[in-house]
Amino acid sequence: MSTGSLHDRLQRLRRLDQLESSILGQPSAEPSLKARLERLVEVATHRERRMAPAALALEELVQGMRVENERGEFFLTETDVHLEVRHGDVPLSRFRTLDPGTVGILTAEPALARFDLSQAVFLDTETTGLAGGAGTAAFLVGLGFVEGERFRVRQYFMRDYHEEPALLHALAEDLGRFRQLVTFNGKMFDLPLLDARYRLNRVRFPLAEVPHFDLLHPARRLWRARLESCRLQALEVELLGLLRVGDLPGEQIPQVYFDYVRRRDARALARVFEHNRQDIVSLAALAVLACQWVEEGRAEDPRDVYSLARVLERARLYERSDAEYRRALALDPGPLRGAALMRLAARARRTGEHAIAAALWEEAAESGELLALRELAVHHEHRRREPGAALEAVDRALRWLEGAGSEVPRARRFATDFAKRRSRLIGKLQRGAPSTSPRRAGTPRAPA
DNA sequence: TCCGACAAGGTAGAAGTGAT
DNA sequence: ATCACTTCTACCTTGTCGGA
Repeated sequence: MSTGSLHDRLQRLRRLDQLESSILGQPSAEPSLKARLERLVEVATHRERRMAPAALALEELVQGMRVENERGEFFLTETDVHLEVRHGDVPLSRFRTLDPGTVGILTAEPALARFDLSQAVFLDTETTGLAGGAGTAAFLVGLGFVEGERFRVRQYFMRDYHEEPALLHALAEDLGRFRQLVTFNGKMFDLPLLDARYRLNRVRFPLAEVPHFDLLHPARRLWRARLESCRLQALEVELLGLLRVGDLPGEQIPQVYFDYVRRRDARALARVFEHNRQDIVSLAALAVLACQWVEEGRAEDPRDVYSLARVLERARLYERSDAEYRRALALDPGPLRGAALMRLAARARRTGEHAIAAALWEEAAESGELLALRELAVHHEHRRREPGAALEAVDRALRWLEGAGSEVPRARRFATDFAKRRSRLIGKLQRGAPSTSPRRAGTPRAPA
């Protein structure tokens, strides 16, 4: 045995003495090393068990009840808030005074032309994953709806996989009361998933024919220009001014459920119920807010005003969209200035207001819109019959392209287009001035 | 008469984004 | 991994007009 290993052994014995002092109160007199170690492990394990809180049952943490039906049983919980309580700055009582046509404007879907949020059901599911397909189940389904003067959130929960048939059965009965549905990305996520679960349980999917307002896409149209993200919780922070404390990140939810099924400890699961409840209330508040933006023109940031104008234009509300584009311009929309001018000019051209369109293209060209110079060239050559003015616009574009170089997207294509236009115009000018009067507005083809 | 250019619409592909 | 929907871009279609 070397001096080194003796030294090591002494060190370990000293360390054992220290451990015994801290765990047992004093070093042991027991001569057997093995016995001393076993005693230490026993005491430490016992202490750990005593200090760790016992698993808490679901019923202790979430107010709810066991529900039984012909398919088995599941867990149901309900909470509610008064409609006058503001979520962020939005009172849910506003549901009742919204115009039923507003959702139709937000979505530009004729099927949603009459949509009453106060009669709709708001739905959000928590699932065992993101993958979809037969392997992913919705273990928690939350519904939100107006009942009297309150907004009620009802949550259907399966405590284990065998409770799914009972959950789906009760859920179908409840959903049958509603003629309209609101979700956030439900078209892509919640509905296909629930549809698959009903299919696997050989039950007709209760939401197959229900008019469905998926807020994700209108939200992107309204707010994407200003906000970096249009995830539900980003909208919650930016638009409702709410910040969740102690919220469970979505990606942890499946694991929390798997742990609950295995260990019956509901401590983390209670946070999933709260997460789901907040998602539903926020969804309702954001749906109201989106409608308010359309009805009241609430947008203030010029980027939002521009986005609102686009939503209105998409819904063919041209007078209002023109007014919002002009309001955006007055507020200085920065990089969106050129785009707003181009949109206004395109409208003016379609309504035959060619002088107004030309003035807008001129402004847009000054804001760096290369396409505005192309439109100006067309306008002067074909509408005004002034090839000289057209050539001027083309030369401006070519000079600009030369200066900006490859920074301009599609620079080569533009350069080719302008060069072709230029040689044609020079030919025209060499052959002499045009013979006829300016062209009338063409007869537009009837829409298909 | 033929062809190029345009208006206004349609279609298709690519890339990005949300949901757990 | 999934995919409905978005914007952007390119290209196609139909009809009209004017110049060669």
